[in-house]
Amino acid sequence: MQNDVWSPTPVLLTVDLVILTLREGRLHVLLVERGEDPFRGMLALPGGFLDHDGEEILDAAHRELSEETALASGWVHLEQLAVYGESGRDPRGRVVSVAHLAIAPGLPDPIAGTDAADAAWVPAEGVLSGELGLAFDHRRIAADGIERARTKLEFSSLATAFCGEEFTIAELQQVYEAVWGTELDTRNFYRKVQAVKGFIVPAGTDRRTTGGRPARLYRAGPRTVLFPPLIRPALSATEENTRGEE
Amino acid sequence: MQNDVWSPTPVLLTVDLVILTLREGRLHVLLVERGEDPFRGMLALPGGFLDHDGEEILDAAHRELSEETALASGWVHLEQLAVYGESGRDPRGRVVSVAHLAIAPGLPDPIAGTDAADAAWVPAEGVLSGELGLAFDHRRIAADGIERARTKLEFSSLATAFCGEEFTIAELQQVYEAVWGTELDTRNFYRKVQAVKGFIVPAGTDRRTTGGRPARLYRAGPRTVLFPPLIRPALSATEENTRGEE
DNA sequence: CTAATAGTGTCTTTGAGACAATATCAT
DNA sequence: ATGATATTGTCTCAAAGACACTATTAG
Repeated sequence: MQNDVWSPTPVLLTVDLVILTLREGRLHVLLVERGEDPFRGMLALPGGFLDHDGEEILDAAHRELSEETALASGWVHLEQLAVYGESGRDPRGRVVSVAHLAIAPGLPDPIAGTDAADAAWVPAEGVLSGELGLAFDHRRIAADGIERARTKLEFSSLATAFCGEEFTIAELQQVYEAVWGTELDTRNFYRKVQAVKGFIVPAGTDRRTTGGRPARLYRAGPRTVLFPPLIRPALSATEENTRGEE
Repeated sequence: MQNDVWSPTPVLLTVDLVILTLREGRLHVLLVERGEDPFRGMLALPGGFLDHDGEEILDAAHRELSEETALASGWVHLEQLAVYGESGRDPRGRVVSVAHLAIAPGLPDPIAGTDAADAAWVPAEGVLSGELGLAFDHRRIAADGIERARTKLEFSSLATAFCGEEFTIAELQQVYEAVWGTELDTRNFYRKVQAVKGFIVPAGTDRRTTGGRPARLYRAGPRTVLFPPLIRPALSATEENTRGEE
């Protein structure tokens, strides 16, 4: 392909972030209000072009993440999600976006990034339902990111990324319930979570009181792959074809 | 980010393909011998730059696929795998590759593509073990593609993409065994596969004889998501942390 | 004591894995 | 019948889901 007179078409690369966290027991996505054209004033995922020449994609994602959340990157889970490159997705021309998924524990209120007039945590359901208009194809990207998080909760220890360093089992359950949008039986959840070796390990015993018996604290264990997995209930039974991106 | 004098860095986009098929009961990957520099003469995944201006990424993947396999694209499963963009991965400069995973039923011997001096099916284990040197970071891409296929076999109906339109349960089992690299109990496999509603549906009854009782034929059913899933045995028990890309 | 939250136990059903037996073809 | 392959059963154990109970704190 790369022979003679013909030469390949360059494209512009952006990095977009689906940053998820839990606030008041509900799943939230970080959105920014665009301060520039196109889509000025509209809500969008945080992101931007690759910076200086030769910036690595993952570095750019980390940079955008800290610009927007002002958080120690080391504490945030960050992974590549997918590429969105359909021509027409960006009015400026051929702009290809490498979307990333970031998971963070209850974050402070966001700070306005360089690019964004304003930034805010928005409930995930509002994004999924489409009642909020998002710039570009960002609604689809957000939906893909949320779906990825839902699936990874089942088989990986991703849920602990939503928690602080130490957490109770009840808090962990809240993560599952919020991300999956279901209710889980507390008793069964206790049993299952503890049955997965290496998922969570005890960390100290008691903690700040909440009026009842103090909970035990745990922290993320060495295992990143859960076995047995924690299957989400919805699709087990009634649900027909859900899940699956492709 | 995209303000004032500063302007974003363009990159070159390529599409690379991990094309998998079954040959003689073993998993194979399609590799080409590069006819151009860099890495001239070395083995690599089929792929190339985006073609004419504004070619869609997915279209480019389809194009490369049919150039290399000469197969009706409609019959081949094709999905995006991941993006590989580390600077230094391509000596020509900043070249970002969107890797794709393709699954096809037993394919005819490959034809040489435009770009490739030669093309051949290579056993997957040879690629994974590293005994074959691959150009660029293609060994890692191939490994990621194979791992993706292994995982998707568990929860999706992807396995049927390795088979022809009609297939026997024994053939389907061969797919699982080859891709997972394990042996499965025929009796249990029968039971489990048939228990998944909508996975496979009966198609005709008998078939070409093989010396014993003729097998029933099936074709892919409407379900793309398997429930219950077909968990691969290895990681259930002894295996420690395997699986999981991130 | 009561209220409140944390954690354990039991029972039933479903699916996984090991393994035996039967069915249907060609010869 | 024999050899070969396909298909159906059976039995045991692990894990899911429903649900009742005990434990430990604050007041």
